[in-house]
Amino acid sequence: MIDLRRLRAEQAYQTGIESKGVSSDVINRVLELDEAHRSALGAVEEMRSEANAAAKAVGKLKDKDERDAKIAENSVFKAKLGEAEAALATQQQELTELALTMPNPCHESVPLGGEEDFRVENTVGEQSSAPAYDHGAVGELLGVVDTKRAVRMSGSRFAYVMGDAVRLQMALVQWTLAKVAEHGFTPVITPVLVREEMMELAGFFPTDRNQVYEVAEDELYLIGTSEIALAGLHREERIDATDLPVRYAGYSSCFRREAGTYGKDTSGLFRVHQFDKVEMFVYADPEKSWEELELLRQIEEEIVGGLELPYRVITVASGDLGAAAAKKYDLEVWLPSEQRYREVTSCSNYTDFSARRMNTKTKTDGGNVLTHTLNGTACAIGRTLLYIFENHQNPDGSVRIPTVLQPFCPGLEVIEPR
RNA sequence: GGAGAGAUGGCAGAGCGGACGAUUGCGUCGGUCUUGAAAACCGUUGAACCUUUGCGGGUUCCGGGGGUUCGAAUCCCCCUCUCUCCGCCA
Repeated sequence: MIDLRRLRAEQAYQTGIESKGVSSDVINRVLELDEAHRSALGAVEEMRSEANAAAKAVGKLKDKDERDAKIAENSVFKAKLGEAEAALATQQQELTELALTMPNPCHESVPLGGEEDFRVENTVGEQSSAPAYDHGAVGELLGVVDTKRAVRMSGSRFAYVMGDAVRLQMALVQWTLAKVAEHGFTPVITPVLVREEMMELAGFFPTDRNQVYEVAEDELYLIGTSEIALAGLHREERIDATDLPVRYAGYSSCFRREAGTYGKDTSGLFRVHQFDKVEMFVYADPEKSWEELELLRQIEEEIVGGLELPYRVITVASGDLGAAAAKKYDLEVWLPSEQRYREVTSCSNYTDFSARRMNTKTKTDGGNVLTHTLNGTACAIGRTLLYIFENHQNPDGSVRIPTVLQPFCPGLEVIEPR
């Protein structure tokens, strides 16, 4: 939800929304509705004030006739008030509905344009040539990823992860949690089933409803990311400014229907319905959220770089940002089999957009202000596994375990073909 | 799955048609006292929105929605949620 006061007062705020592809006509319509609503609100409040005073007066009248006369008079006025209130409610609803479609304005540093107009921030590591086995084939060769039998069990886009890959996964999780702990993140295991209300408040419903698994009988929904559960953690709360930033690292399984992706990334672990992820979530002082975004990016680079994966960082262009993000970095790892960079993690600053819906505020000396929220992937486990499978693959198909992970899986240095 | 209880300000907990934005306690903040602190005592303390240069003024909010009434925290209806007991269970 955007800030209507800022919309009417700050040109830059409007410009930031237009950069995301909203026409100025729509914005002007919002401003018109807002103007009309506020003036009607003033009128109604004045009438209420009169009605309140009149009702109080009745209580003070002792004389029965006087009392009855006053009551009759009040009921006439009350009918008029009722009409005015109904009109106001309609107007309010129209305004809110349109305002809800407005995206969070993008930050001035975001490049303008669509999907192809990202800005490359930096590139690290070598773009190696295609390996002997792509990530799907190598999983099979090593006997650590079984998608064929998973189909029989659960359908396409599911996988059995087995053997040394499980040890590798656990090592990845442990190392990632240790890494983010260095930066003050508290690990959290979140619920994976949440109420519909949380999906709405977190901004996933109604837009992404078809991407979410529903447990119909209990009206619960499987989360696609622990961001949902972490965003709701301090709902309706007031956090003291001196306690900020509050940093969480959520570890959970994530569930996505991947509707509309038929035929894309069908092999291996790249795009599956269920995967595990460590997700960073920060509640930040509004004054300092941009520093936090840089911290998230730094951590993500430390993690991907620490795993010795070649990557680049891009700033996503305005038109390709979701509704909530004011700015977003994507980390893309070189996928040798496809000879291109593909997304592994990302981080965004939602500024106050999500907090407004969640009603999460910060107590400051100057009163309560909306908290800023940010999120970023620390490690998408499945996807990271496959980048390791390709980038650390030897000519015979065996896969070297990144050095930093070896202390977390003692004795496992290479996964050999079976 | 069965039975019952409840939802009020930061927390606890009164109020059960007009003097209630709400008694009281704790907590908060300020003061007196003290070398300092504690204790004690005195005072202070909800939020959102509209309006105003400011002082201020107004509206709304007692889980949510609807209803009765001139007037609702209080009466009626619906919904949601929470807790307790029994049963089952990693």
